Amino acid sequence: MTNIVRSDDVRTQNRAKIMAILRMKGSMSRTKLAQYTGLSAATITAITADLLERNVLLRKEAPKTTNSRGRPRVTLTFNPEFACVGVIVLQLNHIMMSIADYQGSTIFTDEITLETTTISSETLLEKLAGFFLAGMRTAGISTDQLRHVAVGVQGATDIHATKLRWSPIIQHQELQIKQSLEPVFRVPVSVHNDCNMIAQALRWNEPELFHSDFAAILLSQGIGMGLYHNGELVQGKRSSATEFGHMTYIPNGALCRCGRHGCIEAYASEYAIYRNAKMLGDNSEPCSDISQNEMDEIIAQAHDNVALAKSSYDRAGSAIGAGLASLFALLDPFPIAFVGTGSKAKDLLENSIRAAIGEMPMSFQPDQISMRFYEDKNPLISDGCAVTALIEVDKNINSNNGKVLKIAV
Amino acid sequence: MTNIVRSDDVRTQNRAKIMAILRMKGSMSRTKLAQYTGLSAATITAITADLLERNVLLRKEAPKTTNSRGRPRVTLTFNPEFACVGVIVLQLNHIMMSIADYQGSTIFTDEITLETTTISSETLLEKLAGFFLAGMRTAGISTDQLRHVAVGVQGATDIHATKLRWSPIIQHQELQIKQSLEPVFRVPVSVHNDCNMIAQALRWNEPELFHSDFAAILLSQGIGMGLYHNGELVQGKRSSATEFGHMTYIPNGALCRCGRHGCIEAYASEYAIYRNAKMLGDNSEPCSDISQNEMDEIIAQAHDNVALAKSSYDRAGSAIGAGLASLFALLDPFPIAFVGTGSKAKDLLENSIRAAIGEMPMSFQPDQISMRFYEDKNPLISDGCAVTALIEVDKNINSNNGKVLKIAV
DNA sequence: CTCTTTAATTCGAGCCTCAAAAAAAATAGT
DNA sequence: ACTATTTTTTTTGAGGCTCGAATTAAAGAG
Repeated sequence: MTNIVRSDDVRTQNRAKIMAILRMKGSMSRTKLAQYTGLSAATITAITADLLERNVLLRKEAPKTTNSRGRPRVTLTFNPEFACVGVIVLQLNHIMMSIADYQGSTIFTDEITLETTTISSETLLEKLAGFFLAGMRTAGISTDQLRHVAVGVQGATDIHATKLRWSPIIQHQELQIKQSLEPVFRVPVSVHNDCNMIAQALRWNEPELFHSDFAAILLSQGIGMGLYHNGELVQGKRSSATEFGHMTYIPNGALCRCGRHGCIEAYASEYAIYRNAKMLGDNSEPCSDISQNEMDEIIAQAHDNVALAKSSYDRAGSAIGAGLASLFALLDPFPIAFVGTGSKAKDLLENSIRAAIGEMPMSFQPDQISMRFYEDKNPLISDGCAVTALIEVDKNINSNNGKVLKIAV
Repeated sequence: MTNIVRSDDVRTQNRAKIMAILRMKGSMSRTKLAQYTGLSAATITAITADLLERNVLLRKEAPKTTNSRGRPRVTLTFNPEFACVGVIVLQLNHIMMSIADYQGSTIFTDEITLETTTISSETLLEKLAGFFLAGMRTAGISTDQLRHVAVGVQGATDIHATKLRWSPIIQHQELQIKQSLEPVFRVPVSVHNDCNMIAQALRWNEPELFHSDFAAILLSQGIGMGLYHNGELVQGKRSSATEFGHMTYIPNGALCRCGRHGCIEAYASEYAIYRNAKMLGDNSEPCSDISQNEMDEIIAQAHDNVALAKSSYDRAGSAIGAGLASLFALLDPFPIAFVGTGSKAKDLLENSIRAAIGEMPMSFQPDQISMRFYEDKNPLISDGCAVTALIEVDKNINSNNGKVLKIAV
């Protein structure tokens, strides 16, 4: 149940609404804001006047293009200099960082390689912090400007976005990212699953297609999913990630990286496709380091109609399709984005995915389901983190009446 | 995004909160209401005074048990005579109806058998209406008293609770229940999936266990599910039902009633258990009319360690468990209620269900998952419908400022 | 230079909640 | 019997918010 109680809660709600619309659309005049929010012009004036005075918003110089009569509308935007946010993306042996201004433009970006699997938790966190702060220095951004850092990771995070509960990229479990980094950065830090960040980015970039109900499926070493239902991210009660890859495909089937048998991942991930194409057997130990070249070769073979390579992708598609069919039985069909190197095999996968989904009850056409493929996951993860961080800052501005939230050391 | 805009929306919200708490707890004093809602005593007085004047609430004569000092608290309840609601439950060859007062007490109930599969849509709806109105007459309740009728049905309803989209109990598709019955009853009519109503009832009866995240699984001719996640009913975008029974268990496996192969239902429903125990083959046509005696006999055989009967239930349990494992991969584990005649075989099913769930990734104990069994589904469906109808009336009172909503003829 | 049009602001009315004070209704003590 | 105490509920005035109507601002059209 919503918790609107007092009249200043009303103001908070309405301000949040205005800020959310401005985030989505980038910029808008007061009159348009009134239309979009359903609020009266008087209220819009009151709220935006406040935000302008606090330097959160900025009057954008009129584009002067429209030669219509009447007083020209003043467009409002977020003040890019009001704040900036940080992004850290932690992947297997690879770290990316970036900094975005309050309008969402990326102003700096950098990356390094780092042996994540062998390093200790402490060293990893130290390196992470050091790398990010070095980036801040290089970009010439004072830490006072920084308002939030969002960390995107491969693996399961907790529901409170504080830590990495389990991940294939690190040895130990429970990496307390928020706890360790907040004292260093002195701003709030949040930790998110990479697939959820991809979904967030898609929601932002292509709202016409991916908005209220859709899924992003990451096809790489493992199979991940970011799922929106009714406009909200679907999460577990404790863990953040919807572990689509670990839904059961074949009971007691192929060996999965998680130790169980028959997960979708054990048929559709890179290691699954690889071991099938190389005839290593369904119960052979999952390889963790298959080079892109090797995968590209299998794809090439499949295109050349080499039966084994082709059937490996067919199997992968069937596994994904069966999982989707199960999901669609629960939630009705929705559009899907396939992301990551796995979607290089787009043409090899799509038909078998559709065929597997096609075996659905009731009347519904599998080819109506929209599927898009995005080979490059990294920009999406970064964008998703940036948006997430910005939204956190927006929330903060709204609830704390603009006071800058800093973490005490 | 929530849509609180004006200050009278605040009143509406807070009034709804008070009414919801009163619905849950039955009765409560103003002071306690202030504690529960977080509102000030002054506000509680203002809102309840209004509801008392409108006869929605009633001052309950003090129980006088507490011999503490101070002004005695006045307990408030819903006025049972303020309104009443109707319930119609439509099942295979069987219709139930009941009437409840505004406090939720059942004041009349009746049932008849009716050949639902052979009858035409028009006749079915006519009979339904006639049967309900006859009940109203017998109970001596004027139609002016009636404020809502909730219809519970086996099958998929649409998201707007207006019609039965598809059901095994009727021949034709798209039974326009709301449209047909509203002009007759002259009050709002809503249509709900039976499993969702079971979940609603459980949520109401045992909130400690079944509240924010849980599922009710109906084990009978088919396998249905009512699922709550984050305190909200999980529904598709178009259809209402989470078709757990039609998630895939074995790709290309046993023939399901829906025409596909390998659904959970094709292993766990009565017809699936029956055909396996009778060695009819996994692809034999699903029987729609297996008597309870026949099922009881198979259960008895399983208890006597007859291998075929026992393995039929093992298989059913494994299918259900595998489905749950997939669900738990998406949403984290939650408590489950198994409802319907299928749960007579509780002891035969529970172990294999737990074993199948047990094959889960990451660390988590399958025996921590709470499972309850309820043989009798009908009281739950009825209760769920009644609660749903009452909540609808509450909403109406709240939003229309107490004006009685009647359907124009 | 005035008229028209569109955008934005100002102002008073009307709600709503809240804290504090007051009233109400009981028991406890003398 | 009467006063003090305790607890619940109501009353009252202050302050916040949104809204519609009226007003002001800032352009183009003629």
